[in-house]
Amino acid sequence: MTTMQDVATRAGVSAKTVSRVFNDDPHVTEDTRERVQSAMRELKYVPNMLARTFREGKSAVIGIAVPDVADPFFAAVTKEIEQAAREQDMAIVVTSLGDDPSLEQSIIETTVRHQIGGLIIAPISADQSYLARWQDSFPIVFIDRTPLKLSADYFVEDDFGGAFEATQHLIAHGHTRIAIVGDSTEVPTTRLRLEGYLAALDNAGLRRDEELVVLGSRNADGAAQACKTLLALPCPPTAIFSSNARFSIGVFPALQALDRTDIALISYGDFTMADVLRPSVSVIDQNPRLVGRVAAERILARIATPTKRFRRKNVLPVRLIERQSCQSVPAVPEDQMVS
Amino acid sequence: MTTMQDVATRAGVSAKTVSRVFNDDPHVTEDTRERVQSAMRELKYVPNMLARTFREGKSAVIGIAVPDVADPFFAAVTKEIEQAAREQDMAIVVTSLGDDPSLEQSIIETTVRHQIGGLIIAPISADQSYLARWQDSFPIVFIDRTPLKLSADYFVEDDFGGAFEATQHLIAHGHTRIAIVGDSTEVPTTRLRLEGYLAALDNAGLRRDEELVVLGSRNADGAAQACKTLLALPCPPTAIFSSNARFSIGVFPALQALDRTDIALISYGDFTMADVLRPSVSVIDQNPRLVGRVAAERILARIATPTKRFRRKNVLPVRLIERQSCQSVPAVPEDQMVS
DNA sequence: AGCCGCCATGTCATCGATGTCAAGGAAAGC
DNA sequence: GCTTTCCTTGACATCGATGACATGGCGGCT
Repeated sequence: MTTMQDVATRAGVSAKTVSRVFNDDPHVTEDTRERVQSAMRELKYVPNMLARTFREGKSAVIGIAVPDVADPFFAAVTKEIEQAAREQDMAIVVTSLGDDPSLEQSIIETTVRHQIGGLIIAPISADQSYLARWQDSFPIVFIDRTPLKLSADYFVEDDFGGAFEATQHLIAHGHTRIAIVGDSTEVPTTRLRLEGYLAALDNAGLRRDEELVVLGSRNADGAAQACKTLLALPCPPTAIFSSNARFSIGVFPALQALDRTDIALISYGDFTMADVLRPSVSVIDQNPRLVGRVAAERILARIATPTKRFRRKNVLPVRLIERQSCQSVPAVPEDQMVS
Repeated sequence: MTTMQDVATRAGVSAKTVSRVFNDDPHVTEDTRERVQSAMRELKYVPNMLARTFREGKSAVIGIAVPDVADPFFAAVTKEIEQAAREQDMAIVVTSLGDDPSLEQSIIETTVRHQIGGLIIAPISADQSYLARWQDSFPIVFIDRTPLKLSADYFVEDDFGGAFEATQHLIAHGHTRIAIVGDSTEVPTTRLRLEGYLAALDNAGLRRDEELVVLGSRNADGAAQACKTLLALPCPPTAIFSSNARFSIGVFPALQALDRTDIALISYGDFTMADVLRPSVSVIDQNPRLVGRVAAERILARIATPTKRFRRKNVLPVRLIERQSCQSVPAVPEDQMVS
């Protein structure tokens, strides 16, 4: 490994002058510049980026922390961020937070150690106050979920609106017993979707039924289990609103295994193959690529102009994609028999 | 940003002692250890990896370059690598190479410039000789595809064997006109799968038909198009072997759209929902998590012990998962009418 | 008691690039 | 000719963690 000092000795100048030549500092005579350049060529000088970034105190890397990089939604977001970052010569380091909220902080700290230049996060815990002390070291942008106990930029989908629309759509098809399956309400995203769901019920004058609200699942398997429990109720739902795509991937197979695809289904979040399943699954489309792009743009803007002010709260629109899974009408109005 | 010096001052010791405590050096009394630890906690000390790696001269970052991070197979591989890397306090930077082979080199060079400690790559081009000059700076491990014009560690699936088995399986179900859909044969992975397919045909005494070999698609849409072309042939196939999961995601919907799910289908590579589609799709399972784990283990081992020798070539077994899509038998033995 | 040696802890230098400041020299202006 | 100013170049410190080596104290051994 040849260093600037080696080149300097060879060219008969100081290391600082080599540095100047390397960084195109105009205050170098043409003569020395050439001497240094040929010395660099002869010694095949390659700068040590480790030393450079160490001195800068910050690396040209953006951290991305999401619940699961293998989740199609977050994978698509990541891809988009990566493309935007590459245009600015920035790399991205990705981390999966998993599904245990208590580990979030230590995982993030492991990432932060690398002196990242910015952080894009979709948190899983109910408290991100631990991030506060880094907010003046590097910008932080939240995606998919709002920051809790912290003030920071965030880009979320219209959770309430999307859930409202989905539920309303099911109601319009004659469903009155509509269940919701989701993860913890500690996550604001889920809470908003629950609220949208409840608001749509209220709006239509339907009774809320706690039995039909099954939250707290951690993954697709949990959601599948929740689904089975729902259908085993004395008075089961005729429609299910799955509050995120990760869970829909468990719910659909569960319905199919029980041979109950007559149950209507809407998923908050599109997923691969949703359109070719039978019945194809209606979804609220979140547009992960848009999320990725705007988040990347924001973090790059924050890095470039740290003092500039931006709108913190950003809500992205969602869109109902109607497919077959919500077209079924309740076979028997069981709820009326009971109520 | 609190440094070791800050912690040292707080605990009334020298920075070196803090370093010792942090690195579990036994030569510290229990008393000072506790004082230092509580100082670290109070000041929320997070080590600066940049400083550490700069001193070590080795970066704590592993680069991962795959055709597409959003592809479920590579996303799963990435997730697994990330977990293994995190245990060693290493971060991963991921890059999508896209589908244009001519861009591969420049994308990799951009990544490499950030001084990485190792590289895991699933290349898209037909020549990785450009990587040779970095081979003594950091270890390189290939996954999914063998290195071309370069000698390096690689972990690939049994492409030939898997394709052979898939094709043979279709033959066993009575199919004689079997098509293959895939990407460029410049990629050795695809070529091997093609060879496995051809070998199975030969083995069964079936005629090779160039019309039924449709390679060169770049993505799912291209594969869907290829599929339509195949079915429009005067003498169309009764079965299709899709040589990778990325393409199967295009092929299945295409068959469904044409209402030709009677065409048998086997996919090299499992994909989300393949088991709940109707008909569910038979696949050759590649086990991305295994690929990720062994690749991560190898690169970490290479980083830890650069001089140790390892087996370069590693072939991972694949497994046929039989589902519904290959159970259909050819309705009419059209090929016999023609041949 | 005196000496040896171990153990806890500290001091200093180091990794490579670069910001700061100063020195020296040449050109320009009076 | 002398001063002013700019321009080129270099010496030194710095970023944070840590290896090499030094120091000082305490216990054990003869």
